[in-house]
Amino acid sequence: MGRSPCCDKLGLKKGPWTPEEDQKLLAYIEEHGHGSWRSLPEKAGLHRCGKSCRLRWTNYLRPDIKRGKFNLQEEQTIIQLHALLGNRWSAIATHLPKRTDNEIKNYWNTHLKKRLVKMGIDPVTHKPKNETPLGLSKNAATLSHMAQWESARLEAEARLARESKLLHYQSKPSSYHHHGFTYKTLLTNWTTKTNQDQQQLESPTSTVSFSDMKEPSTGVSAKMEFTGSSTGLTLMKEHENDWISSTIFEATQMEEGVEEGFTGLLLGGDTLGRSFSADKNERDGENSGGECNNYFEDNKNYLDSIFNFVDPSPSDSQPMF
DNA sequence: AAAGTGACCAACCGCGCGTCC
DNA sequence: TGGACGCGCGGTTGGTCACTT
Repeated sequence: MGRSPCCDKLGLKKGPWTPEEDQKLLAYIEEHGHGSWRSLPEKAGLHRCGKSCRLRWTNYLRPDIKRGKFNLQEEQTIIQLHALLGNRWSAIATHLPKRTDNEIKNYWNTHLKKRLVKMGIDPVTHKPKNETPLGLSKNAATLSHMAQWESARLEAEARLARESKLLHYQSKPSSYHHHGFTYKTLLTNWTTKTNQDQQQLESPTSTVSFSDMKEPSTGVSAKMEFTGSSTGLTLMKEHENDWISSTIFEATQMEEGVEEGFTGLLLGGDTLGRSFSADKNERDGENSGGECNNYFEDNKNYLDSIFNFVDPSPSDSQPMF
């Protein structure tokens, strides 16, 4: 399948945009909308390819773009989401209103990545570059990384939960679909605690319980519980009155300081205290599913990634156990 | 003052995916 | 069914500016 040339066409301008070109593009889009990007340049009187116009609009001219320095909150969000999502800039950008993926990517590459490197952390894996810090065994180092990853994930999770208006209870039942399974929530219990909240050290903990999980080909129903903390991640499934536990990872040998919020560490110990919890009575009520229904809808990709982590072979649609 | 260097960031490039015909 | 097309994404490039030598 041949790809049609875009900017290679003769006579099409490349490089920096002039104020006149910006004005033409702005005026056209304000009046007609962008419509088809390919046909836009000719209609707008621009000697540019559609792709160049789209880029200029989405990254620079769009009226809902916030420019200028990133604040601490934005930095923290980027770091947390990068730990969670990797280089998925567009996904990260959806959680930073008015910032473009390009801007976030640039900011990461020029500022945040360097900060990680300075701290001796691999900016790609968020893993300490030295495989065996402080003389820990390789296994312990790996577990330490996992704990850091999970800690960052939990922080992001708490934030996402808040942003997803998790507290806005709704009466409709919640369900989540993944690899042919349907998960319905029975109970949710999201709590994230930081050292700042409490004098004594306490691992962040996050638990979600699912019920009415049904495997479509066999019709087998089961309950499932997914528990995460900074020291481990466990998946439990109830099948024919037996609870099957599956430890995704477990960290028993913790490097000192690992339980500190990962992003707090990165931001020089300025971890923002955050906690989220829902009242248990309300959680256990009939409408308990609704509170995380929004969460599921808003964070489907995130949940997909978790379940892919649990069950990394989507193609064969086999039961998890 | 000129050359060298590094930081920053707008813009480009190539690829993958979804849709249309 | 598969080629053409349109679009979005992530990686990379290159121009500009500030600072240093």
